Amino acid sequence: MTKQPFYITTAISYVNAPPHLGHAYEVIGADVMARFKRLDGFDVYFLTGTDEHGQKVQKMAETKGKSPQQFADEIAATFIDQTKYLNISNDQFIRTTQDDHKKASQHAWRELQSRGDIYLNKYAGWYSVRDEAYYGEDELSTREDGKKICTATGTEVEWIEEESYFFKLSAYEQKLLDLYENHPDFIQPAFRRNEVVSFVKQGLKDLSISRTSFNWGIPVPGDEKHVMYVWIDALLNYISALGYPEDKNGLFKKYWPCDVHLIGKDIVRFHAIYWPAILMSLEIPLPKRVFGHGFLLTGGNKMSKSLGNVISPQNLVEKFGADASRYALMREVTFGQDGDISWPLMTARINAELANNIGNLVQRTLSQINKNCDGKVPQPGILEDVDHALLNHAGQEMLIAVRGEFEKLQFSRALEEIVRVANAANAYIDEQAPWTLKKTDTARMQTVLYVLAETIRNLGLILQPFVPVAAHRILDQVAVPADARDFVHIGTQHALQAGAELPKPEGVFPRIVDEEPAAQEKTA
RNA sequence: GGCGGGGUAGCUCAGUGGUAGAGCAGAGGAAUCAUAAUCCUUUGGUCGGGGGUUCAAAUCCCUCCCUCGCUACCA
Repeated sequence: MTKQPFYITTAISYVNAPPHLGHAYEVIGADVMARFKRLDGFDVYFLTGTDEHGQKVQKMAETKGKSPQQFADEIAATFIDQTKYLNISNDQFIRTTQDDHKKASQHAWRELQSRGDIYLNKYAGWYSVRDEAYYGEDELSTREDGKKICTATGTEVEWIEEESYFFKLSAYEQKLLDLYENHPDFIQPAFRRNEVVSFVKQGLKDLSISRTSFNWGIPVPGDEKHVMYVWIDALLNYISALGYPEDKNGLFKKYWPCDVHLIGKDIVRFHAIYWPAILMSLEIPLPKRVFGHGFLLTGGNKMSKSLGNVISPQNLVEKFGADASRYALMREVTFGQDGDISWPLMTARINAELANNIGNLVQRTLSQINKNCDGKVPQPGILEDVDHALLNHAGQEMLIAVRGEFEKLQFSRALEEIVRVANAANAYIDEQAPWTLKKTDTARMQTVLYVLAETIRNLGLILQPFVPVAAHRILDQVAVPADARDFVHIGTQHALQAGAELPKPEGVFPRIVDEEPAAQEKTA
């Protein structure tokens, strides 16, 4: 039986600055999803990468006295590095300065042109030289001296007309509305969909898709004083990475259309309007889903350098390690909504759930097996109702519940289901009190410890997407072979064999102990 | 301004007509296998304000207040 393909992407990160926690959050979310799907029997392709063209990068490079490519190389390296220390399982890391991507983009451009969807015209508007940006009338005000200024930045604006190629976005208005109508799940969460629909209903203007005021970009084929607007170039990464247009390796045929574009809420419009319109023009099937996640906040504020409340991905991993960092971010925030993050909140969550609940469950169970069962998987007797109840909960019940949450990308809910099982197991161990049975009924003690070991095996399996390293250590400790670790092995059909040798147990989720409480208050 | 979300226990949130819920935090107790971890019990809310419909409203209607998002060419 061939596996069903599953293609997931993150947004490609803009290389004007190294990764911040928002980048980490997004790529972790995508990684958790990718790992889950792989373990659940899908043939997964997971893409992330960097977006390297555009005026901002050119400008940043100039201020650093570097060539744009050199600058992009340096920043891209920090994003690639991030995939390592966060333990991200991406299948490819695309960079938009790659040759094949440039060629693919130019090919797409010609295709759009051949369908009559690109035309040359002038882009005109109020431009601030200082801000290097156009502003709409509503963003402007008039100064005492009569000059027009941008209200937000206070800089003077002048009327500028610039030659530009346009994409006939307006032609796709109705098709897009039909898309949202016929595929209500195309944009998620649902409230984002409503925003997009109302935006499109206001009417779409054609999109200016080339620039002449700078040159760090992909040259427009046949008119090289223009470079492609960076978003056109950027969006095309999702297909160029798969080998569009030649598709030499067959990736495009196999994995397109994309199952999930995971992106930030700030770029929903590009992915839910421009991107499908471009694909419609190219006559390429549309992605199945665009999911816009929320932002991480601290104390209700955006993280910013000026507020001094920035938590960097490196800081996070240094303090908690990759596993616990991934857990904290996925658990603490409802995916799709903004969420509050802080050192104390994350520490509390990690200690309460990973260390105290799950970690301690594993430790207390395995150390009893180690001491009282000769270090082997104990031999169960006849199972009682309570035993079946726990095993069912930790088996199919949990898998079905967790899978349901993953379908909705509700990672924090999925973890809630998992923690619930560990909770039930802790209640079970207290109620059954194997340490008492040791003196009164060793056969029953063995049964109880067996049921717990089985529960731990299931927990280890289901935790793999979130905390890959620790989950593997848990599975090692209950001697689960490497080829018995995907989700078909969850449940009683693949239960542990009594008598199997177990290694000496070691803690997998250490408690976070703050040596400097003062450091907490700083960000609390 | 327009459109759309929210406002429920200290915190994060669930709950769309029928006696207010969960997790965490707080309090008390039990246990001692375990990472001083665990388990049980429990305090706590006039469900943003006001008005209305109804036998009955967090839940429906009106109104007001507060808050957040979207309202195109930086990405």
